[in-house]
Amino acid sequence: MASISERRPPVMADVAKLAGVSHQTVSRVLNDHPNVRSETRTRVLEAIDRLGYRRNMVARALVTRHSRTLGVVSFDTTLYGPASTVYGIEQAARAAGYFVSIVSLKSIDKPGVRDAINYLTEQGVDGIVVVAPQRTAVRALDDVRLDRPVVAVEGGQARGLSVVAVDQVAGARMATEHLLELGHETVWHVSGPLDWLEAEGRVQGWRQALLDAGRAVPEPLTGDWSPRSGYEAGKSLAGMKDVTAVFVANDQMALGVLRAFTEAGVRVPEQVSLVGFDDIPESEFFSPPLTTVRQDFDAVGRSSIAVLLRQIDSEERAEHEHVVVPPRFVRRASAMAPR
Amino acid sequence: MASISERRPPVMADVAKLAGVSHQTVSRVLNDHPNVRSETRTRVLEAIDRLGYRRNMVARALVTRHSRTLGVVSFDTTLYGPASTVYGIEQAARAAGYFVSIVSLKSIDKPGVRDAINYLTEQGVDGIVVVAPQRTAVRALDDVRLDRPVVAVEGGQARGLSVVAVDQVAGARMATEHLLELGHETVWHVSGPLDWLEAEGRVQGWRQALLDAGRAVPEPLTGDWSPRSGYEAGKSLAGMKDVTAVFVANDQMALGVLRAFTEAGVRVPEQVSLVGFDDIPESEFFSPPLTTVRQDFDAVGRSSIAVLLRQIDSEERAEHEHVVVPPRFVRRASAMAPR
DNA sequence: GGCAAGGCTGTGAGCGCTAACATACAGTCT
DNA sequence: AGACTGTATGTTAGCGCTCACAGCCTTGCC
Repeated sequence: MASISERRPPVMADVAKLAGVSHQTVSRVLNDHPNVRSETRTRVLEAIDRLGYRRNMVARALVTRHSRTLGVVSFDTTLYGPASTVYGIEQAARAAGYFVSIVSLKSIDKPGVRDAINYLTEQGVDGIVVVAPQRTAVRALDDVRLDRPVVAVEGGQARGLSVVAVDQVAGARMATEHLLELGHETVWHVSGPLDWLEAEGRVQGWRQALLDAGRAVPEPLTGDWSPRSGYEAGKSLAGMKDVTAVFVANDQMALGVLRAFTEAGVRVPEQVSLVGFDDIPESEFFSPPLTTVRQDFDAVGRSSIAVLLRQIDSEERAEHEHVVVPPRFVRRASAMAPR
Repeated sequence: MASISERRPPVMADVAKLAGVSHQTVSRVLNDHPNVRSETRTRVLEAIDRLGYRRNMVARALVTRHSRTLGVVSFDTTLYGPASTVYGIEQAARAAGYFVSIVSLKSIDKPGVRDAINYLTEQGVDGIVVVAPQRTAVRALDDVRLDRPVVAVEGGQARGLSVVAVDQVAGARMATEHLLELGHETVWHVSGPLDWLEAEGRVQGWRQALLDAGRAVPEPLTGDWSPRSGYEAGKSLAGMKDVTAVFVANDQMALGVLRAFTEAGVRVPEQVSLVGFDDIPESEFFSPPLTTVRQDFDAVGRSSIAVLLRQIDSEERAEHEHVVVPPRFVRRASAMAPR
């Protein structure tokens, strides 16, 4: 009666005994090995079902040396961008039969990134995606020993690593050029925190578009992505008389700017045109609906997993890949020709 | 020279040899066992450092039978609520020395939930948090064999499971009563999808507040949490003459309602007062800033991990706990007394 | 009839770690 | 001095699985 009080979950040997085969045959059934008689197979399957057997993936991982789990290191997954990216990564990974272990850092500093990667490595993940939007995060990767494939998302050129990123420069260009084409003399800019590569890319695209058109380049204002920081920037902007067009580095800040303008009695788009970045679900319902630049986070997630898996599957360190995901301009009602 | 071409990562035995001790002593050092001479300890530590040794947690998990990893099953982590909850869970878990493996479902159906839990179980997680905001998700838990501790977040009463949830009813009450106190005759409601427990709770709180005050209970409109669905509801509402106050079940829909009102020339709050739910970062910068009910997702995350760990640590199935997190009313400018 | 070829199944070893026990040596007590 | 404590170490046996190989049976072919 010992076996009854034993509440230990069944193992392969238990299934084998019940089915009257060896544990190895059970293993073969589980792994879809071809050389198993179909009668044997059903017998084993029945035994598995009867016992409620579940394979111990930990033991399996120990011998196969891979866990079919991918690690993700990210930063503040409360923000729309990171959250969407991580979601895209997770979906793509699962579609490929992988699971995802996530470490979401509060702030991106070297020790944080190092610890996260070390932890994931210890856990035996087969590869790691680092969502590294900040310069610091990229540099942190230099100091970490990377035993296994790593791809950086939004990471910029990092020490010969594979990188998947949205073309921020092109997106900012689109936004700025749209405003210029509408007839604005120049375009002001509210940027994100400058240690973010995305912020930098957008500043760069904005500046280039202005320079290419031979326009004056106003001093950009700097925010921190939050609506509040956009609001502060908007208050400054509202006080200036020659501002007719503003490109804001993300939609949340654009909302803040919008609010500040509304409070100051500046009408958008009649007096000032506004273009954002990201296309968050809310943007379409701002007043006025926000013209913006959409980032395809799904595509970013899919690409990063594709690159990572390619790297995992090729024994020898594969070529480092560089995937650029194009942004898409979304025209709505917050930008129009100046009066 | 074989050892040079051997690119196999070092194992405990390698460290042991280099330090001139047994692998067991290395293990003791790694596990902070007290009975190790400090001289020996430093020798081992040095060897670890020199070899770049990293403990294989998979092997460790195989023998200790726990992985220090927690599973999280969630639904569309792109939404602010789930994203924030998962973030809170992840932070709390890591603070407790646990890591988090996430499965983010596209849609919550029984097979999805079952597979997710089975997968996580196979992976050897020590416990699972299910963010189960939908009725379906809760019922799915009934059909799944649960070998290990599970806590449901936002889950309602589920088959003697531990549950952590924000008090939706109380929150909706606050919102409705505020509107009533301002002098509105009654309050209309735009609800979330009714198979969501949160939506149901908010309907219930709203209705109770109305009933308690002896007011008419208008037929609620139903949305799907998205700004667009709020916009549609808002268009209907804008066409009705006796609407002076609306409680919208989340802030995103409230934005849609706001947009519809603006388009229809209905002024908020002068003609119609609006109260939302969630307090997303954007709400403060809507025009007008949105009066809403704040959910403390951090607290939800912390509580669920606390409950889960308590369950894991107590050998015998512990009492099922029921934690209720109170919401907080946030008064801003979208609600005022009727003219 | 003999023998190779192939399908199906079983046996043994070992992945890298920890738990339990065994051992060695110090110091303490009677 | 001998027995006894306690500390510091080593030895052995698995955890549950897969891999490599060995074995047996069938089948086909000369």
